[in-house]
Amino acid sequence: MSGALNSTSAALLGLLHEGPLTGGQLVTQADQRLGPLWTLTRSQVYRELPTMAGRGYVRAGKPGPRASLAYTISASGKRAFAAWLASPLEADHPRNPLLLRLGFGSYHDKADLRRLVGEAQEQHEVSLAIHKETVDRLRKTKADPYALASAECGIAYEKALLKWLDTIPT
Amino acid sequence: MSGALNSTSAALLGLLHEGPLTGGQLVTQADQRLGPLWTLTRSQVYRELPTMAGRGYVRAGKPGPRASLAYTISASGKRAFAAWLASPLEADHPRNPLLLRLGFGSYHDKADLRRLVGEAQEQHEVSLAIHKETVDRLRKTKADPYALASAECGIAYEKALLKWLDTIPT
DNA sequence: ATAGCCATGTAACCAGTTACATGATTTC
DNA sequence: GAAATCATGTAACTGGTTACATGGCTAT
Repeated sequence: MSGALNSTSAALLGLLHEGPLTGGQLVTQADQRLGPLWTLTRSQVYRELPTMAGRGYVRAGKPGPRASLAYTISASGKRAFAAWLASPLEADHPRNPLLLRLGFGSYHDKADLRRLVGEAQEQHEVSLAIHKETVDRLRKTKADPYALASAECGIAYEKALLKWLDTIPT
Repeated sequence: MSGALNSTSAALLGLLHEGPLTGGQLVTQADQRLGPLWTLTRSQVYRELPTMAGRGYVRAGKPGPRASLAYTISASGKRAFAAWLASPLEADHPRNPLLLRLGFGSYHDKADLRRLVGEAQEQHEVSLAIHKETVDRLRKTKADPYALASAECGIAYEKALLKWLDTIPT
């Protein structure tokens, strides 16, 4: 049974390797550990958990405070996660709203276009700052080198984008 | 009536500014004009068209070859598109499969990790080549400077990513 | 004229988002 | 101990993907 894991399930199983967690805790962990690199909403988490339980990848414990269940990863869950790690990398499909708008650049009037570029600059400056903070924090904590590398990817991406933004003809 | 346009509809209305097109032609045009910057599937197109017709943004002509309809943009469609152009830029949410996997870097064994990075390098080399071709073609055609800028963004992105990939600890 | 192929359109499914209900917890 | 707040979980909806049916075109 069991086709390959989807990314959401894989992320959750990864997080559960360090111990049982409830849905809410998973949301929090995902936000912190995977953060701006891979978003994951509350609803996705709560939808995946029962599904994964059905497949035997996780096992729910006794209900806690507000009907919350702590899920524990099973041996087959660990195997599924390992298989996902070893499976080929999915393609990266950048889908950038700015580029869609820019594709219709000739329909913009100059003022709109400048505003558009300005908005993008602001957005990416903010993201850049966030990634820089993350890198600083991780450097100090001597944390996982891969988390650090991911944050550095964020920086590289934002810097490249900002540099490119300056070249757009207005 | 009419809440704001979603990105798909906006893209289609933009393309229809140059004349009536059928669903199939829209798919082709979107692929070429918006291409790797903003993907758009056949099914999305065919789902949006009747919806937009219902809102009066487009009008269907007489059925052609295989039940195909050519859609024409209406005045209110043009207004909706202009409003979209002037509306604030959506946030960019990069969602990179490589980063998700890398987030669990410590669970990979070294060999898997090298393979992963290698796959990513290949993928991004390919994308880079495609964007370079696009830029060359657009330069020669003296085409729309914004299409050119978009393709250049693709190059900047891919280059930044490749450079970063080289820094990942293996 | 017919067989195979490919473009077109459809439908069912899965992933992601938004908005809501409920019940602990905190604070005054 | 009552009111407000916030975390948790749920449900409905929108957007994106995959897989399929059908009918026109092409080549032999």
